[in-house]
Formats: sequence, C-alpha cells, structure tokens
Amino acid sequence: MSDFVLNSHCVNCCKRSPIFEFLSEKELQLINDHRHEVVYSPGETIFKQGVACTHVLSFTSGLAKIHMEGYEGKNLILRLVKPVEFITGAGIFVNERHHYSVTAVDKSCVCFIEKDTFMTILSSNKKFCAEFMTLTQQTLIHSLHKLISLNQKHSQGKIAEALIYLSKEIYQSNPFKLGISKLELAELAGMSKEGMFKILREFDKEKIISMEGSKIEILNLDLFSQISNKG
Amino acid sequence: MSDFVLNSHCVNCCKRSPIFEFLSEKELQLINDHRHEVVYSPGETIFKQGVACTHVLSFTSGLAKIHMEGYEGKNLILRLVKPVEFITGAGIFVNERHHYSVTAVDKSCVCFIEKDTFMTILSSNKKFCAEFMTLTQQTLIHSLHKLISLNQKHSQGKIAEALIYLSKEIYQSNPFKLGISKLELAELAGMSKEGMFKILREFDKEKIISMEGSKIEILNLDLFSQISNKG
DNA sequence: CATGTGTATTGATTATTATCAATAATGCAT
DNA sequence: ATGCATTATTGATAATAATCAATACACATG
Repeated sequence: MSDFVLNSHCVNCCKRSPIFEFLSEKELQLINDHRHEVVYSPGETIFKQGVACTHVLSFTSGLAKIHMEGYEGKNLILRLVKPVEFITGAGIFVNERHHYSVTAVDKSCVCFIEKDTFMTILSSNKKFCAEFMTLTQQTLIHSLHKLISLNQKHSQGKIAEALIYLSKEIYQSNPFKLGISKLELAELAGMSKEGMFKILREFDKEKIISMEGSKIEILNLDLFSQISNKG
Repeated sequence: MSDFVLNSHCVNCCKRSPIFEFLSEKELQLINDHRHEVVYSPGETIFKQGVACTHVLSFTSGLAKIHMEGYEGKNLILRLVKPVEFITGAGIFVNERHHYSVTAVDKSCVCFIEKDTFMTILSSNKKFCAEFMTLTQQTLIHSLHKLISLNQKHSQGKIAEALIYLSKEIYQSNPFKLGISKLELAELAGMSKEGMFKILREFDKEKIISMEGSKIEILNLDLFSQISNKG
C-alpha cells in the first residue's frame, strides 16, 4: 500500500517521469503548486476520449490502458501504461480535447498537472520542450506501426505481437501473468475475443506457447517473433 | 509550367506553408540559405521509409501521397499532400529516420530545408515551435482516426470515407476526377483493389455514387456519410 | 501496325474472421 | 454453501474480404 502514499513534493519525488529531470528546482516548485494526485481502482476511468484536456499527467503507480472507443461499443487498446510514464492528450496543441481514453487496470495513482502550468514551462524550457516533442513523436510512430499491424497482419500475427509486447515491454518476464482480461488482450490485438481464443488454443496445441488460465509462457520465441512479423 | 519555376527567395515566396508566417525576415533568410528545390515526376519517390531524415520539406506544387510500405509489398496510403503543406518525418526527434514514404502522384515541386537549420529555428522561436507541435499532433490524431477506421469499419465504410476525403479535402469539388489510380484508392482505404471494385460497382448500381472511369460523383452525400460513419 | 506493359474490371473460389449460441468456471455477496 | 454476475471457453454458422484467374482496355514503343 505504500505505493499509494501521496508524494510530498515534486522536487524530491522518486516517482516522477524522466521528462521532469529537465526541470529546474524552481520549475518543479511551480508544478508542485499546480498538481494533485488521485488514486483509481481497477476499471475506473482516468480520462475519457472527447473531454477537454485540462491536465497532463504523470502515472506514478499501478497499470492502466490507453484505448479508443470506436464503433458499436468496440474498443481498441493502443497500449498499456506503467509507472513512471508521462501522458498528455493527443490534442493539447490542436483542440484541447482528448482523443483516447485512459482507464485503470490495476489500482493506480496518477499525478495531475494543470495544463497551463505545463504549457508555460514548455514554452520557456527548450530541453523539456524537446523531450515533449520526442514523446509525441514516439506516440505517433507507435500508432503508425499499429496501423500497419492491424491492417495487414493476420490474427496469428496480431496475437503474437500483443503477447511479445506484454512479455517484453510490460512485464519483462517470460512466463508472465496476463494482467489484463482476455477480452482486453483481444482489444489490444484488435480482434474479437472468440477469434483470439481459437488462436491461443492453436498456439498452445502447437507448443509455441503454454497457457494455463492467465499464466502464459512463450515457449518458442524465435518462431513466435517470425509469426508476429507477418503471421 | 510556371508552377515549376524556382522560387527566388523565401522572404517573398508566395508558395510557402502557413507555418512560415511565424518566422522573421532574418529567419527566412537563414532558411533560404539552407534550402533547395527539386521537381519530381509522377511515381518518383520524394523520400522513402527507413532513410535518414536530413531535411524537412515544404510542398509547393503538385500532388503526392504519404504511404507506408507494409508486409509482402503491401502499401497503405495515409493521406495525400497538396500545396502548400509542410512535411517532416515522424522521427526527427526520435531516431532521425523516416517512418513513412512520400511519393509524387502528379508532377510536383518540393522545397528541401536542412534539418539542422529547421531545428535551430525551432528552438529559438516559440510560436514556430508551437505551430510545429500542432502539426505533429494533427498527424497523430489523423493516424489514430485511421486506426479505428481501418480496424473497425467494413469495406463500404472505408471506401465511403476515402471518397469523401478526396472530394472534400483534396479536390474540393463533387463530381471529381480521381487523381490517383484505382489501386491507390484501394491502398488509401486499406483494402484489396478487387474488393474495392466490387463495392464501387455496388454503390454505382444503388445510385449512391456515379462512376465513369476516373470521374466520380457522390450522388447522395447524406447516405454516403452515414455509410462512412460505420458501413 | 503489332506488341507489350500496366491498369482496369469482373466473377468464381477460398480463406479468414466475426457473430451467435451454449456452457463452464470464477469470484463475490448473502 | 447458494445464487448471481462476470469472465472464460468452445464449436457451429454466417458474413466478409482476399486471392486467383481471366479478360478488356489504354498507351507507349519500335
């Protein structure tokens, strides 16, 4: 539970995102005066697609999903968010609206920073600004990659990509516990849950992975990577 | 042909992108000293996915496509580029690589500006920098929108969206001449060309559009918009 | 004018994926 | 322990889209 104790001050916060290393003590002080922390339970919405983006946020503990609400209630999960990530809406420079939703997967703590404060510092601190650009472009590159994956890969490839992503980037372990529901795995891979089950079973039978409930192990990573790179 | 006369100087260039309005005469002078123009014939590559991005570019005349080369030689067209657009690679702040290709569709003229010069001005001119952020985020928002469209819409919806895009955003006329090949239309909609033909024929039979060769008219825009918003 | 190349077009076939329907398992509240 | 809601799981069926094969058509080239 100690993860959820409020952080006393930005200046000596041990859970701030790397981007804050570019700020002076004075700037951190300014942020500290214009921030607040909120704890979310699993399933709670941190912010929702369409609302005004009045804050940028620093994700300090837990696990969340960034997702888009599409047609007919269908969801697409863009990626998961871990500590200690810095997240902004996609539209703070465009229309001050959020273009995706962020929802807690585990119990999570988020530090909200007022957008105006953020913008002020952005315009006066070049390194911070450059770092923000880098983050924005990384998000763009990620979404371009996802565009090709979802549009051109078969379901096998999409699932393989999603599982490799979870194993390597999120949990950094190989037998890993799927921290999201199976429906969410399908939404991360951009397909129906039933189709996902069929393919998971297939992979399991062919001993490319082993699956017992939510515990998954990638048994043949080489082959699995190949499948991901156009299954 | 007068479109393809080299522009004498940035300061009095009548074909520069809106973003350059934020620059001082001195800055325009600097850009002028570090730029060059190139004319491309239809089909020629302006820059290719994967190469180093050494320049940013201002598209001064013609028509080009921004596309990604995916798996098995399959192409996905993200959007078309008209004068007078400003284009950068998606990775100048990340890995100095291009993440998509730009290819001339019509005979086109492009003004190349050295990346270092661009970066220098970016770091010293806040308004210019903010405008660049806006452009980057618009690109991001567009690709997020495309992600949902391609992943969740049926082919009818994708084609309708592509045709509305061409009519409204690119040609700004309703009976319009498809300035791209039918294959490229399919690549813009993210589907196979044969599937596209089938659906175009369908739309034509149902009098939602009329199609004679490359001349297309959207006859029932209301219905077509509905189809686009989840066909 | 004959030839070839590339685009346009269509129909038939096949492959892939989503949906539907049903059941099992799980966790939570009483 | 019992009932209820949610998630997990599977198989059958239907819908959708891709591929294949064939032909037509336009344009450039010797």
